[in-house]
Formats: sequence, structure tokens, C-alpha cells
Amino acid sequence: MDLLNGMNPQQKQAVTAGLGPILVIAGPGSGKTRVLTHRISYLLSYMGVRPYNMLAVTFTNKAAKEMENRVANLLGYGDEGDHSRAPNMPQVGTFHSVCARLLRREAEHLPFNANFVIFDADDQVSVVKQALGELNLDEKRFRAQGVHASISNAKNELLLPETYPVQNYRDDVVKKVYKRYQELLLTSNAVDFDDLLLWTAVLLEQNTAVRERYARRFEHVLVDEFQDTNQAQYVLLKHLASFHRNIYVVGDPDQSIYAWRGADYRNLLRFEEDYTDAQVILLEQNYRSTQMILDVATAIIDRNPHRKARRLFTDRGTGRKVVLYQAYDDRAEATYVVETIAKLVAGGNQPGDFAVMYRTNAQSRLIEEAFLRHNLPYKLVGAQRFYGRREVKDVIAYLRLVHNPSDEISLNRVINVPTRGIGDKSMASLRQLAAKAHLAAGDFLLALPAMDDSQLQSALTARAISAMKKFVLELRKWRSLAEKANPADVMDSILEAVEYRTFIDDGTDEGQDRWDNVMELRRLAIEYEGRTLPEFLEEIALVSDQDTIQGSSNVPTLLTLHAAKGLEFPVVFITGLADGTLPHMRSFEDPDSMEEERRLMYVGITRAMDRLYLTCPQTRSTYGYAEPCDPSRFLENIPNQLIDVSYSSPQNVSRPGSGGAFSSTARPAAPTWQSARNGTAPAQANAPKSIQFPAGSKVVHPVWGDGMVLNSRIMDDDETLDIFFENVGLKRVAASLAHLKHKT
DNA sequence: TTGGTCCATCTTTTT
DNA sequence: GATGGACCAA
Repeated sequence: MDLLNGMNPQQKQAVTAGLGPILVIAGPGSGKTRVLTHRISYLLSYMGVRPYNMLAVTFTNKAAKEMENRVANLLGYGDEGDHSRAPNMPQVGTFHSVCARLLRREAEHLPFNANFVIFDADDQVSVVKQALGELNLDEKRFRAQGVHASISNAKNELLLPETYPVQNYRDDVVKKVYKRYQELLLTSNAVDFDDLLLWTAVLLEQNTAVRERYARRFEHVLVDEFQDTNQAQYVLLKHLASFHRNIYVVGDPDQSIYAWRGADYRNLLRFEEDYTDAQVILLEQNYRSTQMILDVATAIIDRNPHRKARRLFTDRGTGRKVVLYQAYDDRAEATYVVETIAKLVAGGNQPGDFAVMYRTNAQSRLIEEAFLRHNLPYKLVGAQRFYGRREVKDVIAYLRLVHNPSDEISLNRVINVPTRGIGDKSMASLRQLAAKAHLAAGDFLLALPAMDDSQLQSALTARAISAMKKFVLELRKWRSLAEKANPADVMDSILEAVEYRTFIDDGTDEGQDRWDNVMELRRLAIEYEGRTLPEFLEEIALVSDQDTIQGSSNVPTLLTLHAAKGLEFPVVFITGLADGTLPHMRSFEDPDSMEEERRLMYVGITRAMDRLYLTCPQTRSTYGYAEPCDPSRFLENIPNQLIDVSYSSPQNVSRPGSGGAFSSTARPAAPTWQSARNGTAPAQANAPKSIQFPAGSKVVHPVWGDGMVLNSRIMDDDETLDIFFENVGLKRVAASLAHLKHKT
């Protein structure tokens, strides 16, 4: 059988396993996606399963698309183009998109209609704020973000407002807000991310007919990244597979990094308990990394208690030691990363071989700046950045309102953007009038031109009424356009009518950037030619950060450790390995969270194929201010023989636990891509060549404060100083990095 | 109602 | 060092 060519016995077993529940525990790089796609092809080609009777679920669109392409390829459809609509393809989708589709189809059984919009994280917080306001609750005491997190957690555990447990006053408040929150969503004909899962799970649980229909249809249900499912997802999968019981799940408890989102890797254990006849298959051989990298990964993850010992082995050879680098500060760290990449590119690596990973999004900034300083291109993974932009949200809100005028969050967002004389007062009156008429504010607004002015005048000023009427005329125009035109045409009509460019592009660079973002959104809309506005809206509501990764450009990738899951790169840098960053300080108190931080590091390490660099700064910037920090405690767990200590900045720095000192060496010079390619390195532009701080000078350091220079010399085009600081003692610093000032 | 300024808060991770 | 809210003058 061609499908099994080149597979190891465990992989073959996993692909050709019989019927019934199957649990595949797949370590990193063990060919998990390959097994899943081959399993699907095997069922279709050899077991006579019809595509219609199969469902495959992933967490990101990117994973779904990749699975689709690989299955299409195996089935001989070629690997080009969009196969999601091909007649012989099974349904492959993310949890959220599969649920959205199901809910639209079954809307008659639900308290909203099939045109519902999907509220994103910002929208959700706005709704919570509105609910808090209506309930007269102190928003200082009950932060909208926090209350929303509680509601979200409740939904992930399938708790409804009625069943929300109350043990203290705050619970009581959350329960009330939760109830009002759901009402507000329904008046907006909206659901949030969590609702997609929650409503689906509840519908399948409570409506026997619907459940039976889907359960009979899906002879085979396959799930990727099962360790990241939450309770809602677990339950809805269970219902979908309840008739045929052919549920095939693939996961790795060591890569569970979404507990904060309600994921529970114990679902893997629960699976074995709920399906006592489940076959369990272990994939242990790693095809990705060198043994050195796997040993470092094992050293980290082995410290987690309650962990079943698992081996990771490879036949890829020993490989090179992992490089550990301590930089003077986070800026120097970023410089080191970029210059090392440039050097390796000069040595023959492709720029696209590299990934730079970090714990928090904020850390990307300095890395980006370092790339920009060296005039080197990079790509940053993060859809949030784009869709979170004000101008992008504005335009999307217009489109959402056109599609679903009940959407009050979008209405509030755009009604006065650009300003058209309809302020908070007028909107409050409008909401009251709408509530009296039992209509959503937007629906009431649409009906407003037909109403008797005299009734309205008691609540609204003539000016407001006329402004609203004018807005309604536009809205109606866009709505009729949306019925026949492409999403991009609707967008154009809106942008022109409201003169949006004049509004956001003030001629400054930032204004130009804002307009560029709008045009980028338009470019995405153009791809939806021939498809409908709701399809466009649904897709942009459910994009994940990973979905924005473009494979084509040959440049380094910058991404969070979370976004790195499922990916692999020849060379990986994990940056910012400082205690408080990784592990994050918010996890210090909670042993479970600390275990998850460790898994996060493990995920990062196991992305690397050939080479791994671990870097940490001695100071980091928080809130814009620099503060000293210690190396990550996780670094202590890596045996010395696996590590090569690279150049460090010229300071005496000790690794925790090792007691060793770093030697002081030159820093590499700054190249550009072209010069990196040619192997020529121009001299560093801003390195001082003469002594600026002679012995005896009094200096001020931004972190360590006042000190006196004991010794000063030029080394490799930089001034190296030994300084005695009043507060922290003797330090060795590089003048180009230390931001020293003469004390006056 | 608008638009300016000033202040607090924020930073974990995201479908 | 960004962003959103509160506050205030016109």
C-alpha cells in the first residue's frame, strides 16, 4: 500500500488501525500530521468511507488547510488550489468554523438567526462594560477584562448563567453580568467565540433529533491537537461521535499550552476512561531534531511531576550543542539575534530558515527594531496586530452593521465615525426608544425615516434626527448593494460615502500607515470576489495568528511561543529567557501554571531542527523602564555538556546553579542582507574608537546608577569599561551598549 | 457635541 | 509608550 511507504511500525499501526476510539500520543516531530492525513486517505481509499461521512477538526485554519491540501494530494487531486469545495473532500475545519457552520444550519433551534455575527475579544469586553454599566456596578472594582475572563471560563466549562456557581459576592456579580451579557449578545444577533462551542455542545446535548442526525452522519471524527480541547469541545466531540464511536484523536500532553483558555490535557486521560476499549498508539521517533536538541528538550520537560516518562529519539545524529547567550540588556540581545542570523546567512543558511520566538508579544518590538536597524526584512506572525488596528476595526464594523443591523457594538463603533453629530446623548435616547419598541437600536434606526417626527422629537433633537436619517439612507444603500455586489464593492462604497481616507489619513506617516491598513483589508476582501459578505465576515472573525504566516517569503519569522506550536524551523532562537518572562511572573504562584510555562519552553525547543539558540538579557524593559532580571530558572536544568556558551556582552555574569563566568569577547559587526550574503561585513557605524570614559571618570548608568570607572580600553572597536557602582559593585560594560552618561 | 489634555493601566499566552 | 477613559472648555 503506497500510503504506508517509509513509515515506521507505530505510524503504520496508527494509519491502519481498526474501528472504534483511538488515541494517538504523538511526540514533537513524530509525523503526527502525516499520520492524520494518511489515516483520512486510508479510510477514503481503502475502507470505502464517503467524504460526506467524515469530519476532521483542527484548531487553526492553517492546520485545516494544510491537512486538506495533503489529503487532496494523496488522493491524486494535485496540490494546487482550494480543495475545500471539491466534491470528494471530507469536511476539514477548525472547531470554531465547524461550529459556526452547524449553528447557522440549525438556527431554527436556537435563539438567534442564521445571520449572526461573531464577536471578537474587544467586542466581548465592550459588551461586559455595557452590562456593568446597566447594572450600576463599579467598573473600578469589577474590571471588564476580569469579569469577561470569568464568563469565558464558565462557558468553556459549559456553565450557563443559571448554573453558574456562587460562593462569594464576586461570583454573584459575575453571574448577573453573565446573564445580561448573553441577553445583549442576543439582541445584537451575535455570539462570541466561546458561544460557538457552547451553543453547539448544548444543542447536541439537549436536542436528540439534531444530535442523532449529525452522529449518524459522521462515521469518523478525527481531531488534531487533542490536548488543547476544553470541556465544551470534549463534550461536543463526544456527541458528534456518539453513534459510530469512531473517534480518532491525536495529541501530546507535553505540548498542552492553552490551559488558561480552558484547555485540559487531562481530556487525554478522560478519553481513556470514557472509552475503555480505546486503542492507544505511541509515536515516539522524532524526525525533526538532532539528538542534542531533543536532550535539551527532555532536560526541561522531565522536571514536570505527574509526567509519564516518554523517550524522544531520532536518527538524525547528535548535532551541535545548544548556544546560550547572555546579553547586557534586551536591546543587545535583539542585536545579537539579528547579527547571528546575518552571520549564518553569510555561511549559507537561507533567511527563511530562522525563527525568533518570545513569551509575550511586547518582546517582538525590540527584535523588529534590530532587524530594521540592520535593514533586514523579517515577517511577524500575529493577526491580532492587524485586525486590532482601529481603522481596520472601523471598516469591519461598518461591514458587520451592513450585514446585521442588530449588531449594537458595531453600530456604536461607527455611528459617529467620522463624526456626524450623533453623540452619546442621542445614542442613549435612541437606545431607550428602541428598547420600548422591543427592537435592536440598529433595527429601530432603519425604521426611523418612516416614523412620525413628532413622536421622536420629544426624545431627540431635530439635528440628531436629521443626521440619523441621513445615515439610514446610506446604510440602506449599502445593504442593497451587499445583496448583489462583492464584499470589496460594498467596502468601496462605504469608504467613499464616509470619506474615510480624509478622516484617517492626515498626511503624516501614521496617517499613511492607517490608510495602507485599510487597503490591505480591501485586498483581502477582493479575494472574496464571487462570495458573499457574510462569508468574508466569518472568515475574518475566525482568523488565527498562525493563519497569517506566509510561506512564500524567504525571511526570518518572529512569533510567540504559542504561535510556534505545530511549526518547525532549521534554526530557532528563544529569546527573553529571564525569570519573570519565561516562566512568566504571573505563573509563579501556581504550580500548574509553572508546569505549563515549562511545556511552553519545551514546545519552543522542539521546533528546532538543526540549531537552537537560547538568549537572555540582564535587564528588561517593563512599562518602558529598564529593570534588572535573572536568567530563567529553566536554564538551570540543562546539563552543561549540552551547552555552548557564546559570546556574552562584556560583563561578569553567572549562570544560576553553574557558578561559571562568561568570558568577554567582541561582538560581531553589523551587516546588511546583501553584505551578509557576500560575506563582507562593513565596520560598525556607531562604535566609538577613542576612550570616552577614562579611568577615574564618574558615570551614571540607567539601571545601576552612579559609579566610577576603574579601567578603560578599546577592544574590537568598542570601549570596554570596568566600573565600580555604588549600589551593585564591580561590573564590566561595553560603552556602545551601556547608555552611560558622564556624571556632572 | 466636539476635541483637546491628562491620567491610569497595561503585558502573558489567543480561537 | 500606547491606549482608553475622565474631564473640561468652546
